[in-house]
Amino acid sequence: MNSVKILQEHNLKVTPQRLEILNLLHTNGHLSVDDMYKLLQHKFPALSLATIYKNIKRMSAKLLLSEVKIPQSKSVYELSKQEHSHIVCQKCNNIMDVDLDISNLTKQAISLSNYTIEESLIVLSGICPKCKISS
Amino acid sequence: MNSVKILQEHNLKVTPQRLEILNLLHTNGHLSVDDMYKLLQHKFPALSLATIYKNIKRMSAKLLLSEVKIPQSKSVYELSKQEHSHIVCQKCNNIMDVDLDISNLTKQAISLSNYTIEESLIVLSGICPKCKISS
DNA sequence: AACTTATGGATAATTTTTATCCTTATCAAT
DNA sequence: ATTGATAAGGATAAAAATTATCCATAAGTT
Repeated sequence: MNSVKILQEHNLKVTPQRLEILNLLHTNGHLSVDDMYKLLQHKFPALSLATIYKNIKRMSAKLLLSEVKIPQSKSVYELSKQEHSHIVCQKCNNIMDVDLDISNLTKQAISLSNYTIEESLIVLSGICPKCKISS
Repeated sequence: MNSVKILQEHNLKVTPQRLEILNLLHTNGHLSVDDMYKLLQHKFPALSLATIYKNIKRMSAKLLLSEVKIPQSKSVYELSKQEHSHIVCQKCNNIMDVDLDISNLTKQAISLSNYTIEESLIVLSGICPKCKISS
């Protein structure tokens, strides 16, 4: 993943902190504010929490990151990509991306509500395969 | 709606504040913490914000209320009922309940992820009929 | 009516998020 | 490479959101 290019394309200055946030998200998928703060402190011992917040805001505004609200839990952030859904494990809290065909769902919604539908937040919760075994 | 009975059935003491919270949710559908606070102050000028929080927590723990996390916005609370989905208007922020058949969606999710699926948070966003006209 | 317990209000304390200030890193233009 | 404009990072304060504590009292039971 070329984080430098991504930042430049969104008219954001390329800083070590930003690069590391992007890399962490790339390898970890979904991170909360606290997750990021803890993971970044290794590389940046003087890191300020405000830097995390500022960058999340800035990068979200540029549509580079997206917030995913998780039921009964803190929000996580991910690199923006094509619209997709999420599945959360209720035991280990692992979050997985999944491409669901929601065309039928939006069709239902439109006919029932007469709204136009532009976006969707779909977070399913359950038990992941690993946790199913170890229980 | 018999709010007294609902509280009793959940082993919660029947207080005027709780009754009013339930009644407000019954008539308004979805309310944020701030909404509740403002609306309740009419009837209870001395109302403490802590009372709102305590009751939301307590009633949620008893599964009487449910939190609905809304993208780019504050959470709202509703009276618990059968699982259902929500549609939010991006202009007027109106929130509407809608019963979508998600059996196909969960089927897809299960086969793609091997998770078991227990719950779903589905919030669609778009423009409501009224706002479509007035624009 | 008396007793037990949980609730509401007031308030402090925590936690989360945003704003401010200042130095310095980034980047475009020499 | 050097300079200069601008925005970013760190430190910190401030604001906002949420939770905890204390005490008087309302609610429900006997």
